[in-house]
Amino acid sequence: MDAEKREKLEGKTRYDPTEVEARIFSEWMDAGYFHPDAEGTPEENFSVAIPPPNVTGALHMGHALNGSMQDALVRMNRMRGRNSLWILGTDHAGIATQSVVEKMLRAEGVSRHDLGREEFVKRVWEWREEYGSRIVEQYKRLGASCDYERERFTLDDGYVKAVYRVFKQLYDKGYIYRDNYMVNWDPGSHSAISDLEVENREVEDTLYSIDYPVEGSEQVLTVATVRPETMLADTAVAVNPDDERYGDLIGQYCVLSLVGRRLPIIADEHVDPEFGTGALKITPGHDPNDFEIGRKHGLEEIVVIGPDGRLTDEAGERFAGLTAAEAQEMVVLALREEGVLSAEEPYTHSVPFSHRSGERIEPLISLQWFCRMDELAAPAIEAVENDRVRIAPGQWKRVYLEWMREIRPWCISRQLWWGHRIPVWYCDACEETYVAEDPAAAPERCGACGGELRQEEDVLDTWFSSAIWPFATLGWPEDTPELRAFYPTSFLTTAREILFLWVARMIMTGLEFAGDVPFKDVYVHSVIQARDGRRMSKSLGTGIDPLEEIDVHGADALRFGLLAMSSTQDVRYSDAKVQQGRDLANKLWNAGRLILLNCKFQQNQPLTNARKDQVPAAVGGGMGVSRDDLSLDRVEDRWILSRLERTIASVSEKLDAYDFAHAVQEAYAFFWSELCDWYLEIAKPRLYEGEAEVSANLLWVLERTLALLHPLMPFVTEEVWSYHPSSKGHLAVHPFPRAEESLFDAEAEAEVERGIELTRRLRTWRDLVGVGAKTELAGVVGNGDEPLDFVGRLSRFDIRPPAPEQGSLKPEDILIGDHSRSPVTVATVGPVRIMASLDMDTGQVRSRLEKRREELRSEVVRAEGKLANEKFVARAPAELVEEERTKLERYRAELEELAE
RNA sequence: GGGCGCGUAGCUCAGUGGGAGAGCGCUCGCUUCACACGCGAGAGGUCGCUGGUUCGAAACCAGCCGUGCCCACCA
Repeated sequence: MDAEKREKLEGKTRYDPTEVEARIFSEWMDAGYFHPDAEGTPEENFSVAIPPPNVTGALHMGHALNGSMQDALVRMNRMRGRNSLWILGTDHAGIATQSVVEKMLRAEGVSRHDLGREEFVKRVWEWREEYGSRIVEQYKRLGASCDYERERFTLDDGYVKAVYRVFKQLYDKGYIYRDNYMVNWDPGSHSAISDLEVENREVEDTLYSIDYPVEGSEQVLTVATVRPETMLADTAVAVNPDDERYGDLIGQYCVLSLVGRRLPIIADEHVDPEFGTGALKITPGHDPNDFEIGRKHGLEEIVVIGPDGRLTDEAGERFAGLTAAEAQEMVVLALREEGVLSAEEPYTHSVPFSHRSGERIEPLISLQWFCRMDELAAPAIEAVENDRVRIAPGQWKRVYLEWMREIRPWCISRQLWWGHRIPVWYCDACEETYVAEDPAAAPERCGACGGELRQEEDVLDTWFSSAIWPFATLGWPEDTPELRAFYPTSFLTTAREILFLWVARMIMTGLEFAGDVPFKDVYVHSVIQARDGRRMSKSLGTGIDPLEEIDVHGADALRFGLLAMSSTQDVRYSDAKVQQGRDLANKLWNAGRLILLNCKFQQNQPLTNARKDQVPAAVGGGMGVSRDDLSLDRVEDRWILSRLERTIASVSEKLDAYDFAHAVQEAYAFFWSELCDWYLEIAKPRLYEGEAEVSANLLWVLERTLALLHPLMPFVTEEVWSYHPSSKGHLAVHPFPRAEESLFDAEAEAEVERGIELTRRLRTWRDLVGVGAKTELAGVVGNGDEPLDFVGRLSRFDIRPPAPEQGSLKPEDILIGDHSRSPVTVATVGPVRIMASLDMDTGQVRSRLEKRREELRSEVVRAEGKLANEKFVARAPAELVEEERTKLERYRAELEELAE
């Protein structure tokens, strides 16, 4: 290590992520590690498509968690030498982006209609140029190793081409069609939205009961409704066919007050006789159920509420022009006057709201484009049933399948300007319709009559383009090298709320257009809730900004924290876990300093080069510590090497199984407790003496630990690695460790663990009798019972066998140190007899001994009870019974020793 | 209405048939030559409740209570 580096390492006792992260990230970028060549096959390669964030978006905790998981896997596989691609891009996010720009324009006092479509779309593009890459920059702060050189956007030329192709093919197959149908109309965004963009909220409304007089009789039919204003569009009243109360009325008519329309009384099993009066007013124009019933019975579809949310002329001049809410008031007033309002009661029920604008959905019949899903769904169901696409955790597989089996047509048109304008042209003269399959080949004049063509005004649902993300980003429909090398992708992590909206549709389009499933594994990650358990949401003010967390604690800390939190599907944000990550980064830095500033390996001994063949060409053949350089003479060395290799095996296994939470916790426990708390403390004297063997071992352990942790905490591990003598290139492309099973050593593990346990007990004893660590106490062991030599040092006990010259004496007779005027054993801890010392508080000693005796007595009682149970002895496994007997003997023996 | 989770230490969470764990917080002691974002020690839990299965249950089964989410066309 050169002097400058040494000085840096010596001087900084605290790891400072802000100083390190930007520098390291640009080193990775400059080296081009994240931009793989399009070579090899999808089976050999590793690829992931990022769930494309909205261009309007800012990085939130969901992105940060999702990104931490994807990056961990991409980095691990890249280090394993696989050609790894993390596909990056952004989504044009139709409604969201259009709203943002419209809001901006409104501040200038301009509406989009003032500008006109073309100019407005131009303004959106300008907005996107200026602000659209913000979230991509934020992914860099997280350390995400995406291919930033291949960044895609759903409105890129190539992408638009893919969208046209898909539309055309689905149209030609007859899956895409245009129809007058009931849609979820969002008065906020003035557009239809799909079922999946609707959320139901509990709302308290008033349930009105209205009497409809039956024609030619004194009888009335009472119906209940929360939306009396829609009665203006009623075209029937329905009762259950089996409802005896109304059997004779079926086929008759009642009269709609206010309008005077005759309404047929029809029978439909949808009507629940138990609810209200058992009679249901049917409004096919403004209620999805009524719409279905209306179509079934061939009822007239009257529309009284327009796309602007106001009553239309159809509603009659009393109501035309009013908003729905105003109309409701007027209608109620009028009904009350007529005396037909027989009841009003508060009523809580769930009501659809737009996920986009937050406004209450107005179900409307309108002319929209739809995509029939049954045919597309069938193979996508099969692919998941037979695990060609695996969905984890398992419960989501069933959720997916159930939804897919019930799938309904998808309304794909949106009344917006920002997005993929539907590639359909109409000829008004001869009513021909044209569909373009390529933006470059848009028709100009009608082929039949030569007339002017008019392009469809609507754009496609944003999710229509997201649905083809994994292959459209790789250049489909062209047969590109990227497509050949990276499709299908390897896996996908996603939030559960877009399982249907996005994941299911990708599987369907992948099978239909790209000839294969889009990914082999889907992992549905946790939802991170706010600290208090509420949802993280901007409107509630419960969001926590990942970038602020990165500013304060560093990206590695946030990544560690999020992964550690993610053990279950719903999890509260835990500052403590992020701090744990920050502390871990600091500890890595400092353990690195201890090892790297003190090891003498290089000076003393030439390195072998056995590892050279594992090092990818990009790194250059590195000289490093190899397996052959390790020293296995000492049991503590065999112990830490064994523990390291087992940790490597277990952590990699967990990462491969997407069990990030347990992977990070296990890596943490190994590094902090076993390596730092024990091994480094045990090894320090040898390290300070400059012993070559321990230096080689430590360099090996450090290298492999850093590499193992790199996918989880890329920055700090890369930084520490840069000081490692074996470091010839970046850790980002260093071989990921594979467990070296020849180093597993169960015996060494057991022996050292016994030593650790004994050390702990001695320390506890010392603490409890009030002797500080500065005072060395004396312990005597019988010949052959000597514990491992670190036990005495780390517990500050002078442990020795009875001196030979005092062979005839009992241990009690040995004089120890200056502190002992009273050479007697005061306690036995394992094999160690602790000698009395004046530093000991005799009262404490006595109470400590009594406490121990108490523990032992209760253990003896427990074990005796168990062994007295004949059924236990007879039916429990023999080794368990034997173990219980051994314990009992041990407890009894110790109790004997401690007897007063 | 249907489905899926969750309920373990003060807090956030591990633990899925054989003596209750981690991190944080708390108490005590340490400026021990990597780290006070540190080191050592400790206190703290009838594992939601009630039954059942078992020699043995935090774990498996049933019911209940509490809590969160998803899906669903009862006005």
